[in-house]
Amino acid sequence: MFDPRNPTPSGPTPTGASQALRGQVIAINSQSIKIACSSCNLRELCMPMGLSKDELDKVDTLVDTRRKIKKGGALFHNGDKFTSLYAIRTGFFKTCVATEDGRDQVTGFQMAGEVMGLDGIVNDRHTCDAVALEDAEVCVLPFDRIEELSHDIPSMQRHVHKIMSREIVRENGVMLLLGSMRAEERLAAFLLNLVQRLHARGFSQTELVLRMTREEIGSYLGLKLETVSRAFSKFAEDGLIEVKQRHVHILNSEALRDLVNRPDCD
Amino acid sequence: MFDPRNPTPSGPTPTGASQALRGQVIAINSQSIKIACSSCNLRELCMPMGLSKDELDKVDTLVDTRRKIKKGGALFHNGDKFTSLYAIRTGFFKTCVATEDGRDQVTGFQMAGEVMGLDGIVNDRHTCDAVALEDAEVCVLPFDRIEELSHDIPSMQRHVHKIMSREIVRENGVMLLLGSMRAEERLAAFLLNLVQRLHARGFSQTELVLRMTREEIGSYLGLKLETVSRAFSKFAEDGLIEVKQRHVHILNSEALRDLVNRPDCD
DNA sequence: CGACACCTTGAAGAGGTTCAAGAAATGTGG
DNA sequence: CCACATTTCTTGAACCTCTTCAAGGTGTCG
Repeated sequence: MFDPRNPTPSGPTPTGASQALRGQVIAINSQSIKIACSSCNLRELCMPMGLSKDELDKVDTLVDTRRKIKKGGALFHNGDKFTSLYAIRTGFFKTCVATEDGRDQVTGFQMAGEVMGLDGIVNDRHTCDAVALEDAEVCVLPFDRIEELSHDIPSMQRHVHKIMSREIVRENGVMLLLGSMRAEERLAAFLLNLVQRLHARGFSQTELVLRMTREEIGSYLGLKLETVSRAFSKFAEDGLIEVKQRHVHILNSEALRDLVNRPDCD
Repeated sequence: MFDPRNPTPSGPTPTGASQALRGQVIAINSQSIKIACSSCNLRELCMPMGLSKDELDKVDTLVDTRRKIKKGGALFHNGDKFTSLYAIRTGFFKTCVATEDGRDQVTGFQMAGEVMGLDGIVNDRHTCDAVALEDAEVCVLPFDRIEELSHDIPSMQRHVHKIMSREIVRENGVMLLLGSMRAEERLAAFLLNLVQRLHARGFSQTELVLRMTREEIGSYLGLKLETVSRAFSKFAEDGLIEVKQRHVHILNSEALRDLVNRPDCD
């Protein structure tokens, strides 16, 4: 009933817009060969579009290293010197910030094609931890190289601005969620967001495998793990989803959407 | 006891680092003359530092218009076409996002020297409203001009990146607040943040005048206005602050800090 | 001066947390 | 491959914080 391999490309049926992503999957995953950005299957997510041949060649010099992170390992920690941004090739991350007294807050979950490390630019130090929730690989993008390329390629400059702006807008959305939604609305919004992003990467619109614990979901949503668990059970009871541990099958995404937008009606 | 004019430059005694800001105040406020960025008293907040004479001249071409916004008026709305960033010269703003069903969430309060509009870059449309909480004036920074200048002046490029990164880090902090703090901790953190930013602009470390309603504070902090009011009363009762409507006098900022960092102790 | 917006405070109620126990999955070492 | 330890998840019951509803007070502006 559930496919446990998501979000590897062998997961639920790729659909729609991202058919193009499928072709090269096997070649890329089979080895840790150097893949040029220009031929990377994630380039639509990381890179600006409509580059000339010349510009593509320049962009291909951007990534000179990859880094593999084991499940549970950190890509960077709060306080680490900032040198690079990181584009996720495979795997799944969380980012979290902490108070002095030890409480911490998951600020986001990142998947393939997304960029991490933007927090480090302002003070040359990272202000959050980035932790792999499954074995992962990232492209290391030295930030001074990014700035050089931004200088040479206008669409690259624009692209960098857009990535940062997108993160600001995303965080605005999380603030809205944390500041004004009930527990079940939050979870519904979270599931819809996850499945939408997975769908954009060629996965099912209705099935997903969570890579994080209830506690991590709770931290992200400003709830306790028990509350998250109860909300899952409630959704299942109401026939909106099927849940079995981390495997979620969305049966009625329309109802989930209604929950987010019209909280009063039950 | 309270000085109601804060945060105009005639408010509580300017101190410390920002003595330099005082000199030109009168000349600038007296008229709506064109002031070059290079001689603006807020340049340390908006502009990169260490520019050459040549670069300063270029930067001075960036701002070709100013805009005055009346109290209650909007600088831009959700859905508006994005063209420019805005640097606040005088006044005080809030930014807010809304759900489809009409609930809204204040995502930030902005004061002189801070930049608004970054949300619009990613989709060429603004995704929030920016509303003046008092009569205000902003410098209009056309974004294509910013990108040109970023191309010509490396430290400008870096500066733009830092401003966006700072906003991302700020929002991370708000997520931490919304996701893991109690009502009183949130209000304490809010007050400390406000007073710290005002202090950086030459105002008192202990006195401030709120420009927003309890409801707006509540929206920002994910609380109802009654809860905010009660928390103010509690602080006053405990001798941490004096409150009279929007005038706040901080009596024991150490205790406020402790509240934020060690929530259990009362 | 009167209308309106804003703020305070009380009392009742709801939603989420906390504490606790047990079940289900996962990982480890023999 | 199985037994055992550990982590993760679920569920119940009591509790607590914040919200909701309501009323009255204070300040502001035309």
